[in-house]
This record gives sequence, C-alpha cells and structure tokens, in this order.
Amino acid sequence: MHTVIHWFRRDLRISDNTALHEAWNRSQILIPVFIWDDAILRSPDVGPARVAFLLRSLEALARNLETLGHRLIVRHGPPAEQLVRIAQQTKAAAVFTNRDYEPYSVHRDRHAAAELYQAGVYFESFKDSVLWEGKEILTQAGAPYTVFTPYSKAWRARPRPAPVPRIGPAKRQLDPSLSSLPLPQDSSALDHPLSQSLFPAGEHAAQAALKHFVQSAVHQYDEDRNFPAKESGTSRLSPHLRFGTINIRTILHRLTQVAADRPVQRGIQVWESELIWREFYLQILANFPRVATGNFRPEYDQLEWSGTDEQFQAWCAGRTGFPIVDAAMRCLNATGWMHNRLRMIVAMFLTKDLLISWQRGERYFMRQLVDGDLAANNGGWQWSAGTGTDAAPYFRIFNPVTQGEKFDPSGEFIRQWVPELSQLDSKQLHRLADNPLLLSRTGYPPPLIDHARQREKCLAMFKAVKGA
DNA sequence: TGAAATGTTGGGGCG
DNA sequence: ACGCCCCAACATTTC
Repeated sequence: MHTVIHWFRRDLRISDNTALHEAWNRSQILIPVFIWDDAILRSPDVGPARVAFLLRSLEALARNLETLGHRLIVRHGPPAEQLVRIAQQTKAAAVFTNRDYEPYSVHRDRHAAAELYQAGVYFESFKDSVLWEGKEILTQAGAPYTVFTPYSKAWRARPRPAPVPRIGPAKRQLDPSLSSLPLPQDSSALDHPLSQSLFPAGEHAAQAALKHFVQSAVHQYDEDRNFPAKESGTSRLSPHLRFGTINIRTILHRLTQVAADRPVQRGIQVWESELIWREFYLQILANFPRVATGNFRPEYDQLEWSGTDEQFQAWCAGRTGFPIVDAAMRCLNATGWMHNRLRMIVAMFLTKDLLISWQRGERYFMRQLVDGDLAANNGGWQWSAGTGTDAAPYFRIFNPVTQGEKFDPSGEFIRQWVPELSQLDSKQLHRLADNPLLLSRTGYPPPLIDHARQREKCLAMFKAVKGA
C-alpha cells in the first residue's frame, strides 16, 4: 500500500506498537493521526489530570515521531468524519489502529470502519494493549473466566509475545499542505493543579519509570506494595499503561531480563499478577459490557444504598474523620493518583461504611485519576463493593482504623496529607477519635459515622437483597 | 487483597 | 498445694 494512516488512541508511543509498525512497514507514506474527540473530552468522567497527561504524552509523541522524520497530524471532531477526510485528501488506502475494548470505543470503531468502507478505505485493527483478548483465554467449557485465580493460571501458562520493533524513519515526506492543529499549550487543563501530577508523561518517562522500578523495587514488591508511605513500593506505571506510553510486552521482556539471575522471584510474581488483574478486568469488560452500567451480579441492582449527599461530599473532600481515608482522598485530589491499598480502603469505606453506591465512587475516581481506566476502575470498585466477578464477599468489610494501623503504622502517609494531624505521633493519630480532648484541639473533623454500627447496617442491606 | 464474635487453652495471680 | 478466676493468645466460626 502506498499510503496508510495510523490512528493513535491509547498507544501513544513509537516503540513496541503493533498497528503503527504494521502501518509503517506496509506503506510508503505513513500518516500518524490523533483526533480530539468531544465525546470523550466533554465527558464528565474525564478530568484535568488525565487531559494534562494526555496532552504532555502527545507532545512527547510528536517529538519522537519528528526525530524519525514523521509528522503527527492532530485533528478535532468526530473521528470517522476526520479519518475519511484525511484519507480522501491523501488518497490513503487504509487506516490501521490498535484495538480498544471499552463499549464506547467498540461502537466508535465499528462506525469508523463502516464510514471508511463507504469511502473505499480499508480499516484494520490490531491486538496491542493486552497480551490476550476477551475470547482468547476461555475455560474448558468455552466461557470467559469470571474468577481471577484460574484465569491467571491460564494466562501464565501461555507464551509471552516479544516486543514489536520500533518504527523506522519516514520513507517519504508527508504532503506539507496536510493540516494539523497545534497542541494547546495554554489549555485550562494545564493550569489546573491536578496537571502538576507526579507523573512525567510520554514514552521516555515510561521507560525510565520501568527501568527504575525493575532495578530494585520490584524485588521487594510483594512486601512493600502495601505501604503507601513507601515511594518506590509500587511501579507507578499505571498512567503509562492507561495511555499506552508503554506496553506490557516491553514490561515483561524487561522483567525476564532482570529475573534471569535471581533465584527468588516473589516480587516479580506478585507484580505480574497485578498486570494479569489488568487483563482480567479488560477481558471482563469486553465479555460483559453491562458491568459498565450495572452490577455484575444483577441481583445487587436492588441494593438500597442509604448514604447521603453530604456524606458523599465529605468522602470526596477527605473530611470523614478517618485519617487513612482522608489522607488517601486528599492525595487523590491533589495529585490525581492513589495507592492501590488506599483505593481498596476508601472504596470499602464509601460502600460499606457510608452505604453509598460504588458507582458514585467509580465516577469520582474516573474524573480525578490520572490513570482512570474504565475496565480496571470498574473492576476494582465492584470487587470492593462485593458486587462483581470474583469479588470480595460482601461481608468482608475493612475496618478503616485497623487498616491505617496496619499499612501506615508510623502515620507517615497520614501526616503528609492531613496537616491537622501533622504534629501527632502514630499512637495518638490512629485512634484520635478515642481522645475527644486532643481531637478538638487539632481542628480535624470527628468521625462521620460509627464503624461498628454502619457495618451492621451494611450486612443488613446485603441480606435484604439475598433474602428477596 | 478481613473483621468481629465466639471458643479454647494455658500461664499466673490469688485466696 | 489446689482450685478458681482472669485474660492474653490463639483458633474457629460467622458475617
């Protein structure tokens, strides 16, 4: 083919990129395209943390392409319409892209494929963001796995595809008259405090983060991952996996290298299982798209969540009076990121202490998180609420005080994010509510609810549905 | 990738 | 010395 368009979406990198490499390899002229889509940009689920990360990743992508003589074409509008327009102007024979499994994306791509077909342009999509897609790992009975452990066994038993080679230099120049929008330098998203996240964006930053993590921290991951105060306890690669500034093939390839001279690989094993969770939930979303709008177990659609708007607002703002919960929420609000242990704690607290539907928490997370991903976020929330696949049973309820004592024993993380408590030692801090005199002097809010009481109410709420 | 309630055991204080 | 009680520590059950 003479001219092929590569449509970038969640694969903002030039190395180890399946569709991009195919497009470059099989054409004389490669047209790399990114399209701003209002259906996504204007969604209430998209917040400044992610927009800023996307913008900065796009800038990096444009630079990386430029070093090889390629020019990123940026457009704005309905994707199908823009693709047809570019294809007609450049006489492109095909549009290549990497598959995306969210319900909106599946619909969008089907529509784009149809429109392009009408215009005589070939559309081809590739597997790229996961090792194994929804229908590739099935049970003996031919059904999708809905339990993690057997799924992960099947996943681990499979080969691990090697990274895809990086694309080479442009073979011919793009028509200079082909227009491209400038990337907004002064977008309000970049002024927003959330854009000052801890996450350097782009492909090089992702590679650097990976290198840093696998050099040492990954070997303590099985222990360290539970302690939010440990900066290097986790990889912090989640936004890069979300936007495809890195690919899982590259990650596994690097892990294999560092594992080669290690007899004990517990850290690596445990971290790999987190990567498998990611594919597990992507596979769940692809096979059961209804989880995006309801409980995986439909009987739980009848649950009567009784928490109030005021309580929800307190949770969002980090004013619940439970130090570990409030520290976690304030960290999220300030940085766009939250440690996974804390995600479980605040999710359990919203659903099982405040008795507020997981879906409200899910939406708030999506708006705030720099790594917000429908499949992983939805899976995590349904797991915590006990309404999902392989979920924590509904009666598994975290005690927010105990969790704080266990996973932030010194109180270091709490003091970092809750300045009212910064002068307290760990002993005073976790059970501050038992010391009303000290509590009143700190200016920190008293507990919003009584955990033991709410726990009972939660159990009753679930039992009411089970009995029905 | 729990926590709380309940049950069991055994050491030690004490009359 | 003995039985009783207390209670921490651990185990089991229940949600």
